[in-house]
Amino acid sequence: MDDVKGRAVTCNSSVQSDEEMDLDLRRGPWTVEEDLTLINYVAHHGEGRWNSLARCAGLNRTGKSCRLRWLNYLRPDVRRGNITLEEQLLILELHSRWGNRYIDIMETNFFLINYRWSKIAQQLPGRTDNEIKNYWRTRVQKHAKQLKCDVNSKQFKDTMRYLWMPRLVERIQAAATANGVSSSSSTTTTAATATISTTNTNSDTYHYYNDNNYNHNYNQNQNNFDIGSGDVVLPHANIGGCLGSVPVNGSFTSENCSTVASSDSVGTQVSPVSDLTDCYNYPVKQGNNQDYFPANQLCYGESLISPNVYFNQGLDFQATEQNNRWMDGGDLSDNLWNAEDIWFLQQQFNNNV
DNA sequence: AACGCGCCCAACCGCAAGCTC
DNA sequence: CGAGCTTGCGGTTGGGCGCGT
Repeated sequence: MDDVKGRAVTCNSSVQSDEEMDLDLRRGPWTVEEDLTLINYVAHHGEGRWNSLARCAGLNRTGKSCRLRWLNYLRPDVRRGNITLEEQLLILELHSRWGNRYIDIMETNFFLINYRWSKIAQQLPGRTDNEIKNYWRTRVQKHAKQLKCDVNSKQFKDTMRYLWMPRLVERIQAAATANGVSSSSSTTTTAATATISTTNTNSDTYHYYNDNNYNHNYNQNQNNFDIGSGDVVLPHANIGGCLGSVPVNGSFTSENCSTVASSDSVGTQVSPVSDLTDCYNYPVKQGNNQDYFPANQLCYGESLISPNVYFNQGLDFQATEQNNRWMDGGDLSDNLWNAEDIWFLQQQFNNNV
């Protein structure tokens, strides 16, 4: 169908003009027949050249529509079903690494935010960028809305990183323990290492570990932490008054936090640069190669402690029912919080407003 | 049973980059 | 070098569905 240079060649079935084609083009949900047509055509002719493919296959669809249908739904390796806990954790981690691109325009406060859904999706076999994007917008942004804070705010990112993600790790570990671990699917946790083997069908193993050979990289010129991706800048973290006191490979615990979280102290201290980023150890960036990091080697230290550290320090939290729907409703994967968590976080956010 | 509401997700749209001639 | 086309990406939309009243 294509010429030597790869440019589309009009096939016999395409004698209509573009205008005529546009009038006939179907939109909306795909039918089974259309799916079969597309599958058969790709099986025989391969992917690519979607516009000519659509014409030659007799599909009254745009090339874009065919491409999207194939990539997001019909591809044999597309994984279906709910996002697993491991995948959620990976999404949160990769989003914090790649998700936002802040571009400072000189002498202005303008910046662009460019999400990297496709890049994130590449690290989750069988998942599409559309799925990742939908997950983020429906689940994660919902939680931000519940907390009455912006999903891009420092508070929410810190909450995600230091509460949500550790809680996911706990649940993954708990699930692995409950299921009975074997040599091929094991979960081990030591003071410095937490290795989690997933049970997904792709046999992908996501490792969360602390490795002294990996050094955090602090870009002093930019006064920001560069966590490896050439264009990602993390917001400065400050949780529970734990500022600049966390050892690179140490725990983020009540012992090394200067101030234990409390309703009137949390979030009120601000540091120009927080060493909390050290709670995660990242490899040294090598040039601007964004793909340098082994995607399955997510670096967590023992900083992945129980969120209870923040809440069980003798604080007398008031019980609240206002967010019970959040905790009780939704699927299991959303049920990571309790009423005290929500109350505490909302107090913290309110104090920062 | 009917209605309203919110959530989820497949599909669409616009834009930009890359490729080819 | 520029035009035309293709591809890929991220944001948005709208229909289906479940749940509560």
